[in-house]
Amino acid sequence: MGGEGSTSPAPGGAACAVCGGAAVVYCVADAAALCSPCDAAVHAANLLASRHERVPLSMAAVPSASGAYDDLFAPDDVDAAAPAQAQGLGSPRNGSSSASFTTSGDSGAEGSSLFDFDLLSGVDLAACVTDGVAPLHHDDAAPLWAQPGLAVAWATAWSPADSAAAVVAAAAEREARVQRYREKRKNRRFHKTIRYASRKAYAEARPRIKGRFVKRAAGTSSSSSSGAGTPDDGNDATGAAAKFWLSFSDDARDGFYVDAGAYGVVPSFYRVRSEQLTS
DNA sequence: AACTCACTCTCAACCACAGCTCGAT
DNA sequence: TTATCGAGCTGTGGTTGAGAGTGAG
Repeated sequence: MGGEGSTSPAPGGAACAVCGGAAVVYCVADAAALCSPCDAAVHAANLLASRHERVPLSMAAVPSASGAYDDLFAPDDVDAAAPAQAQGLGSPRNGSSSASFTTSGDSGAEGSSLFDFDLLSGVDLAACVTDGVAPLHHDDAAPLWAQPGLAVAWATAWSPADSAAAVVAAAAEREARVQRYREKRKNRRFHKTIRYASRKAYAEARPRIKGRFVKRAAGTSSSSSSGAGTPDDGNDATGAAAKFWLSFSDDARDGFYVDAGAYGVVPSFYRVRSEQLTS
């Protein structure tokens, strides 16, 4: 969705995707800029279309110009199914009615989480273009940002100058957050890291039954009383408890059988290593 | 188209205990 | 300030079962 920026509203003069006139709003779901009449016409087609989230064009242009939009909707961030939408299932020109447009869906989920378009629901979009930055007033009521349910930060000490600065600062902060996120994702490591080799060695050498660790035998002849080999476990389980394969490498040739009764003794190479360290 | 069944795949939980951490003395 | 002690916590791997996903009928 606008990942290539082809449909991103250009600051100060985007063309309406329908009539080619001066666009005033940007429909996120349609990935298209629209003029006021076309916006009304397209989004009045049905209930679904009417719920499309739209943002004042100049407001959407701020993050777009900063590159934050490109980060939020970068091609590598969208699902495999998204490219069809990202390429624009069609502007209203393609003959399909607005009913064929889908909401942002999967590809827009991430964007929605980062940019809460719900805050703009019910905005008189036609009145949002007066200053090119943000809507000054909603009819004759208090400033939009001061209305209940909107962010407190917006509601306090609002002024056009402050608003513009706040938008720019927010865009920069967002871009920084996205950058940190992408860096962290790039450095993500999925392979397991062993912090304590000794614990690994002990875990590998520890007797198990059905994959679970079992208490080591108190004595060489009491392995069955420790729960490591109940009569119901069958011969294989008892055998596994009585004798288990001890291997310290992936190569089975390096392994050797150890009597479970003797388990608990530090492997010989460990003793040797320990003696080397202490001497 | 909707539903059921069989099969495959993924992943968290389980277990014992050596070794580490940290506060108390 | 340093050393010692003890309680509590952490991390380790193989197996299993639950749940999700998928394709055929």
